Amino acid sequence: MYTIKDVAKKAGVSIATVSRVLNKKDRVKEETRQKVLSVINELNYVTNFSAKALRRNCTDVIGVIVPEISNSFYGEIIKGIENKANEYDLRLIVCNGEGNLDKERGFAKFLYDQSIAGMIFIIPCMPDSELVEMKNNQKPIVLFGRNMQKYNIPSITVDNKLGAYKAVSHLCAYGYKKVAFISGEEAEHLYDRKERFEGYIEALRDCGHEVKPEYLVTAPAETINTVFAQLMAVTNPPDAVFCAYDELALGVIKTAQQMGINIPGDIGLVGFDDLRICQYTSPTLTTVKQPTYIIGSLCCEKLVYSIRQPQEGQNVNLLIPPDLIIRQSCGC
Amino acid sequence: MYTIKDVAKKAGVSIATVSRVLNKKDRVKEETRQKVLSVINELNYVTNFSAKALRRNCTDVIGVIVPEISNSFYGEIIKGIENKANEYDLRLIVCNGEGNLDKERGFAKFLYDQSIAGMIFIIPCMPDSELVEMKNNQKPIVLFGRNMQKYNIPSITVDNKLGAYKAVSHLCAYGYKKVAFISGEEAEHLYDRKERFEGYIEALRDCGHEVKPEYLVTAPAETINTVFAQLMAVTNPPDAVFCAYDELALGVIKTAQQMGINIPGDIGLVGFDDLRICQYTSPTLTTVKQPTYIIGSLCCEKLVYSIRQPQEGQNVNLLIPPDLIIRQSCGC
DNA sequence: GTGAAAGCGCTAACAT
DNA sequence: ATGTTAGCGCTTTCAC
Repeated sequence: MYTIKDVAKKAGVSIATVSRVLNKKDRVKEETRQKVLSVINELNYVTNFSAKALRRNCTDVIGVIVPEISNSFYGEIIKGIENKANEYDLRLIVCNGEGNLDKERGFAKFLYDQSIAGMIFIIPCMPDSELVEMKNNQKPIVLFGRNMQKYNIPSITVDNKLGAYKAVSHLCAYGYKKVAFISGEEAEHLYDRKERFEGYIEALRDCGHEVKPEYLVTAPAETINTVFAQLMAVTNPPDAVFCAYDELALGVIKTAQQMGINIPGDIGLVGFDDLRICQYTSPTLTTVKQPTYIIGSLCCEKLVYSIRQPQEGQNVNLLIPPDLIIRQSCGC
Repeated sequence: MYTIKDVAKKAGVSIATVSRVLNKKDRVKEETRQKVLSVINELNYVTNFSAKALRRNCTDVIGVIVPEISNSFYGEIIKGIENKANEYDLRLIVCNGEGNLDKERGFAKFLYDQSIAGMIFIIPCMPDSELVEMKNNQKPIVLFGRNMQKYNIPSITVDNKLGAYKAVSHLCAYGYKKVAFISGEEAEHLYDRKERFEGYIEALRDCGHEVKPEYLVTAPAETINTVFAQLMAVTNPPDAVFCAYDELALGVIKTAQQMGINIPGDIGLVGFDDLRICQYTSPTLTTVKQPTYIIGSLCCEKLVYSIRQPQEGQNVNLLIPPDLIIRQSCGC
């Protein structure tokens, strides 16, 4: 393993010069530059990142905290981040926050202590205040799934309200009149859930349907079978269901099958997220797509921008309009 | 951000002593130790990993190269690795090799250059020789999906032959007599494919059925619809299909549905891997399960062992016997 | 049991 | 345009 010292000696220059050609900042005579470059190549020199990091007090590593790494939805986001990061010669550390505040805090602290270049939070559960604190720690951060424009934290969000609106108005346009809404468990940090609910409400209103409280269900994914059964047992049951997450819609498909309820014959169904699995269920699931890979890519792009140009003033939140992917489950 | 210098001064000892209590190797008088510890706690001191790495020429980071990070199969393995790594205070860098030799090489070189503590290769595509070279580079490595016991490289493999044998003999025991085998594209490094094929052959033989060449299909997942149609068009078509990967079985389910072929009524189907999606397809997919999380966990455990005890002589390859998960698609 | 000091490889301020 | 040098925070000999 050679060092700049070796390169310097062999090229007949000082280590400062080698450092200069390596970092491309100060100008070096073209001739010396070529000489140094050829020696670097010959020796197969690679810079020692630890030394560089120690000296600069900053690494070339960025971190990302996701809610669940084994979920392909986040896997695709990570992939988008990683490919973009590699383009910029940055390395990525992936942390599995598991939607757990303490874990998330632990990872964030760890990354921060390790002089990370910046970090990306995918649907963080930290309260706003802590995120602001992170930002004030001088390390750039980027959020996905939380708009903190007023604190000048760059972020990307999907227009959940619009997505839900598209989904529900599509159902209504096709003739469904009694659309239920099933959402996962409530949690302070799940803004997508709230926004999707708003879109649902607005679409119903705009279509001239009333919002019936008995059609509104909030329950964790594990209890979906009992919850769905209850929903279908109310007097005058719904003729369609909009699920705030595909995950829930999967549960509905399973339960409906067990109960002998036909989708879309007896009941229409639309989800949100477009998990890969939606193409393989029976019926295939109509859903609102979040462009995961692109989201990851954009998050990274924004972060790199913040790292390289640490001033404020960029277009802070990027709102992505989602598309409705029409498949079989809505019958339209 | 405090350094050991600050701690030393405040505790009234030398930096060497602080380093000693931090590293727990040399013995320190209990009293001084307590004093130092309390100052560390008070100042909220965290060690600078870059400096440590520079000095020791080795980081506390391990790397893993997977074929596809957005695939939940690998996501679960990564999760297993990460959780175990965190237990040992190691951090994890995930690289998306994409089954591409050049990418894999690039990542391996990068990680190696970065004085990584060790690395894990999940179904690597590198040839044996390069893997041996990696090992000889003094950094411990662990493989999943490749047995290189003879080169003393620790590894974990799933008993693919046994898994395939279980799957096929299950089909035969239920009365299927004409079992086809669909595998993905051939590739030198896909040992699982070959072993699963062997298990298929052996099971057929043991059940007294002959192996018919027209029942053997090798094709990439994208072409599964044409390929499956051809398979069903041979004179005396198969009554069951064993797919070397769930991915292929998913394609079969889709195609069969389009063709109006009923599974398992017209044809039995078994896959291999137990992707999460298998529970949601219709019919649900009978398959051979690979315990992904545990595999990841064990890979990491083995790596840590190699890092801490760099001698040879451990039980080098761990062979995991897989279980057959019986669902609807085989009709048994 | 503890301290002093060298030095890991690099960057950047300063000097020439 | 290039060289000299200090020092980032840590581990690890070598003294005592």
